[in-house]
Amino acid sequence: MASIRCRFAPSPTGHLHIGGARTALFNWLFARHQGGEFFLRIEDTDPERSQPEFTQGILEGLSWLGLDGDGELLYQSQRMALYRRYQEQLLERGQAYWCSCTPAELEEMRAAALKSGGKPRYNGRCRDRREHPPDRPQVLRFKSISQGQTVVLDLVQGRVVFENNELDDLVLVRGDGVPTYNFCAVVDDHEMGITHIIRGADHLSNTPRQIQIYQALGLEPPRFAHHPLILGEDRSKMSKRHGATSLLAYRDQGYLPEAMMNFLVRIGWSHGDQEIFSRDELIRLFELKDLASSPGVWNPEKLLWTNGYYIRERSVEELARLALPFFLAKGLSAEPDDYLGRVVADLRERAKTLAEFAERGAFYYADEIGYEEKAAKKFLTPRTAVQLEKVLARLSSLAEWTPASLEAGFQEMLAASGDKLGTYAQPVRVAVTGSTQSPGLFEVLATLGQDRVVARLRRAIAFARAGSRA
RNA sequence: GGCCCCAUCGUCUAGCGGUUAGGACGCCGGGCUCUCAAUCCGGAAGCACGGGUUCGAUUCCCGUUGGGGCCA
Repeated sequence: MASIRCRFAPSPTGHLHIGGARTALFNWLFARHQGGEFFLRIEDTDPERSQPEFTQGILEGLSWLGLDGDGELLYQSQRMALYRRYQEQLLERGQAYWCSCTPAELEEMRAAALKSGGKPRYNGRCRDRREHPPDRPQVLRFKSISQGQTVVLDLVQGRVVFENNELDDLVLVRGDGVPTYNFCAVVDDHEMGITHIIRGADHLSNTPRQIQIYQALGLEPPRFAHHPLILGEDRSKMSKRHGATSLLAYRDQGYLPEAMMNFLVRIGWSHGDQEIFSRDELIRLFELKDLASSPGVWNPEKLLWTNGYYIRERSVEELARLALPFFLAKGLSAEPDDYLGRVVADLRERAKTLAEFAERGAFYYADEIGYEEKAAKKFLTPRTAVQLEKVLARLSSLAEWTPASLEAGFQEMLAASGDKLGTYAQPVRVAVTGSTQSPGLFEVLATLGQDRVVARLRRAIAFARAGSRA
């Protein structure tokens, strides 16, 4: 059996969105699993809507996910001569014809068809026309088969039957000479030797037309697999209305590529009860037969959970490197040093995105922390000022500054007074972080270092006392 | 509107004629605990409806309803 070849063919008319990324992922996984090849093709035949920066963004997104392509990147805009050759071939075989009907005439046709209870479709008027008005632009139409049925044997959807009389003579080449999607795709997929076309179910209705074009050219159509779409929370097709749909927007929000890959693949694909898959595991396990046939809804909470899982899987060093830009973006003066490493270690099992490291960790870098209003009101009071004094006294003289020695210092202090840790922990936490929620107190103190802690305790004590006068 | 696809907890899904309908996210309760997490334990939550086929349907077939896609 010949080697499997598949492709991802985005058009650079917008960012790479998560649905497209998932299509690319399925193709890539299928190719890698089968030991086949995966190609990229940029469908940029529409010069008005295609923009090079979108191509860049798409490639950036694919490479962020780690979906490496084989062979060279193809641009449809550079293959016009090829389409013209096939166009001639269809013309010679009598499978296509020029049509000079005007938009007004087409509209009339539709209206008439509708009025007589028929379908609003092209009526084939130019099929046998010899003389074309010379001043009119002409489009090339496909002479579609009107009898019988076209059957798609889909690897996901099963056997799907289309009545040929439902299909009218579609335009292959527009008036300006630009070939249309269905035509280019067929030519390219054949020229590229594509064996399997894995794409969204939104293309299923195009498939019978494409199959007819293959047949008209005397070509064997490839195998098709139409996977279900991703829906927004309102169960309609994902669009900008549903929040971030751009893959790179998720990267920029601090999602990890391995989390994104794991999450994307689990919409519409499963392997028993398993939820977590490494990249290698996916390559080993991915099969088209395990694709679902029903659409899936985008579930941001599960993505967040998945990301948190993979954050906990990463080393502190990697996380520090990945999170640094997010600290800088918040204007925090983080640097790639040991301090950042300790900060990240403190936050690792709490942060669900890289951005959260900077959000939850801002207090590590603040020159002067702000106190949350409720927290200060409850824990920075004249009463707790007394406790903070005791802590300050104990910690000021602490010789060793590690989580363990800090805890020992506290325990000593508690043993002397008979108090419980709980009575000190929150006031101290608010004093040094500004919040009632933070990583473990001893870790926070150890990371901040003695100088910062002493300074913050002093300031908090002053603040707490001032509160009594207010 | 026409054609096509789809239908198991709120969501992602397992199931491929006989199961106490399983897992995951989220939610609720509890353990751990200096807070928040992480983690562990427990809980609520589902086969859209109606006909068939069958000894037996979540599972197979048909229809209805609902959702989605494509075309216009």
